[in-house]
Amino acid sequence: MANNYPGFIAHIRKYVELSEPEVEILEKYVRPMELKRREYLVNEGEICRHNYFVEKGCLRMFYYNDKMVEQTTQFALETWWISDYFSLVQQSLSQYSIQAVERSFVVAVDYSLQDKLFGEVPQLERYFRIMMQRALAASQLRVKLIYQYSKKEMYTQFVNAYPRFFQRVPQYMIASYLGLTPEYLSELRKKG
Amino acid sequence: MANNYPGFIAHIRKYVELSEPEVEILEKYVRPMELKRREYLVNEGEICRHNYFVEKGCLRMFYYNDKMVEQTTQFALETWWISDYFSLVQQSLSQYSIQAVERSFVVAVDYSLQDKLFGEVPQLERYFRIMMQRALAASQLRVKLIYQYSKKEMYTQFVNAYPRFFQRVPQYMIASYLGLTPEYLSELRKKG
DNA sequence: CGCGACGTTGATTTGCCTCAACGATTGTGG
DNA sequence: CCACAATCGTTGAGGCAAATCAACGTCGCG
Repeated sequence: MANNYPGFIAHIRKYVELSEPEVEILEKYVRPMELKRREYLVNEGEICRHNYFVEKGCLRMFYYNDKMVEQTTQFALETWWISDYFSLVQQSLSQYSIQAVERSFVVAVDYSLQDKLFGEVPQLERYFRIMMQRALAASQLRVKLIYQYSKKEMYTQFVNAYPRFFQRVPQYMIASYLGLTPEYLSELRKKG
Repeated sequence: MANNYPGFIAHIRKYVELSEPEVEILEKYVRPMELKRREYLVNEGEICRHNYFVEKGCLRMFYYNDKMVEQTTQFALETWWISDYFSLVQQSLSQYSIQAVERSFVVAVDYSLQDKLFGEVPQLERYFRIMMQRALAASQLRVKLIYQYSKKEMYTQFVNAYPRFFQRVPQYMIASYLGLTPEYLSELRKKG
């Protein structure tokens, strides 16, 4: 079982110390999952009950806009956590779906057990505080980039930051993540 | 001194338990500040060293774009924390300035002392985990709203959510926060 | 009083979307 | 193993939301 998530424990240990007994406790609270391409973890309209750590692969979060076109708001690659934190915290219906973009291995943490887990392994409170802070920093930066750059610049930024991402993900998902139409992205690719 | 931040301690106690001795320890680590209108807490190009809790008043975070026009990326009202978390975490130069929009009372927590503080009052790790999660949820929602709504809709959303905010803040700050020009905001106000 | 900061108005321009049609590729059932 | 349908990306014409630019009105403040 432990070899289902070699990176998970290692990642936590980069931020806090975990003894072997604590690792064993932790392993009782989490569930490793293997996901096929396009498999769903959360469906829009459900309450989001887990926080997901991407061990390998790629997840995305998206919703359907008023024209029923998928809008991808986030991707999560290796070592990132993803969830609808609004739904998770408020226990309200999620406005998003979460889906595996490619074959992925993830670790799911049940939010309703999280406090109990923190009671048994208090360092995890710290680990998650750091993870939330990291995600918040990324989200703040994201907002800035959206405001600061034109759609064309958003595209070139993205290509420079993640040059090989176009091989992993359909173009229309990237387009909606960048806030532009597939047609316009296509036009930009031809030029740039 | 303690009456400089009546809301601060009360806010923490909504999320975690604090004994009186713990409150006294906490008070040694934080600094209450009274800010005049337009007073700066952080200047672009400095390292951001504090996390700020808004006791009363209103702060904003902004940067200058390529045309040297101020772009407000965040406001913080009562009971919200504000900081450039990217700069804070990485100890890199901040791309933002943080400024009081109106006369404000804030509580500043020095980030370099935060770990020591958490060592003495461990519940605060939990409190900040919850605050970061709350801020992340808000930031995720913000990204969604930006994608989902037209500029006109962004405006009406904002007016409905914060009807009295126009009295507190110059219009051009709201315009840049909503991602539109002062001219266009003016046009929208006339109509709607 | 006079200057600077802020908001407004209107004319013009443009970045990007919409819509529709057409290739290319992939997967699937007969 | 081929036929056929989805799915996905591309192209081009036309249109619109919102930006840009410039000029002017107004208020508060030194």
